[in-house]
Amino acid sequence: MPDRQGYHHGSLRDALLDAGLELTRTGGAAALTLREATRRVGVSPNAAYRHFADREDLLRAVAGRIQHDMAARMRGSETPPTDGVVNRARGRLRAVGLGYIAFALAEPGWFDTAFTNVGTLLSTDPGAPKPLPLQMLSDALDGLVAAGDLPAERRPGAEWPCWSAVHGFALLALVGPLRSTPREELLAASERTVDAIITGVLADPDQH
Amino acid sequence: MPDRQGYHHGSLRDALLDAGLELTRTGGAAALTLREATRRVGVSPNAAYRHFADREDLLRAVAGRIQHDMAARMRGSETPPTDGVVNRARGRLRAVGLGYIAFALAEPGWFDTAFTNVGTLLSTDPGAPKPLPLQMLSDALDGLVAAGDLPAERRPGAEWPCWSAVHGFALLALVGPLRSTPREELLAASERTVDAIITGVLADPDQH
DNA sequence: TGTACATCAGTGAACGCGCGTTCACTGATGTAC
DNA sequence: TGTACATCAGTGAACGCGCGTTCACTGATGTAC
Repeated sequence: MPDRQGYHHGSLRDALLDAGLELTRTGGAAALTLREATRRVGVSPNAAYRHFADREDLLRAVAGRIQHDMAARMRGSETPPTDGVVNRARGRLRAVGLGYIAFALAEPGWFDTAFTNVGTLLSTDPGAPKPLPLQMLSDALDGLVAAGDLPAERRPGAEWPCWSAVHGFALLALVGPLRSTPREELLAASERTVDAIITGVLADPDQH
Repeated sequence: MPDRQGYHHGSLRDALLDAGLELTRTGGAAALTLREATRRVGVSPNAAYRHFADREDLLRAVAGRIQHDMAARMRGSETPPTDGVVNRARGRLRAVGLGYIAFALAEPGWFDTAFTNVGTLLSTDPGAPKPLPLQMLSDALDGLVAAGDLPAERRPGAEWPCWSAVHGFALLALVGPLRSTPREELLAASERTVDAIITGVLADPDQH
């Protein structure tokens, strides 16, 4: 903060990103304004235009950092390995789902920023890299195939039921009807949701 | 529109609701402004305050109408009855899920208005009536218990995995990574999601 | 049946809000010679 | 090692935006007698 030597800031881009993280942490994406971010850094509002094309551009950069941090947290909270390849693969998928929800509950503002309007932040071109947490989901599903627990022909598109369930749960819990449910109950409901979708995705659809 | 006889409008409240439905249909909740709604009706901006406490109040009323219409549509698109109580009950639950998603895809603006920030529209007191589509979900789950397909002790809280999955899917499809997926593919993914969550909710968690 | 009057449903003008963004600029930095 | 100059990273002032909401008001309506 005091390391502003002279006229030039030196690392304004990073400083604005940090301010953006602060702002979104409390108030979600809507709280990120160029004026407030530059105010915090101690710089005039239009200085931001040296480093970002416009507000949207800064928002995208902040969202990227959040997704990165989120993935790191999810990796950090993986469950201890269980016995057997299949159980390990399932446990990994479960940990990804629960980690996603846990992050949303712990950091609602960041979750909103990184995932609530993820569409507008996503590149339109199909070859673009996925958000990291989604990449972890894909990897976990690949692990199930490798473990022989999910037939390869049912692998494509398996992301969507999984992501739908955890993403939907996060929203119900944050801004939906579960928003004032006690934490303990919420955790039980999140486990049930994650377990149900995993069971359902693994189940053979042709038998009933 | 021409039935404005003299000074008093006669049915301004209804007219504002209709204008609100028009506006939100195209632009979602954000498109509902008091100024634009009154403009459409041909009345001064503050006339709205005779009938609604503030913008939020009008928004809530519009959301209620949307939920009502949505429930009607969902009822209208129920699948033809199948053989056997169990299959009928499952088919009903499936239809509720697919109906929810179908409405979201067909009317994104209305879906946004009625369900994206449903928390802020929901009454805080726990005895308040649920949104109609959620009520239909609850009824369908009760039907599974009645049919003997879901043990009564697993009935409480079964709404949340189900709603999470369909709500999450709707958002991924509207504003998420699936937003430019071809309709046909989207329908397949939605069926897989709904079937997976139903299978998972019905499955006995104690066996694996 | 007519009239006085309270109530109701609108009008018109104004307020403050804080934002994103653009313009023309100036002080600092670094590089070529 | 010094200097000229291009480039870069900021400044300061201003713009338009459209909104929600409030104020004091007036014209229309309906009811009591």
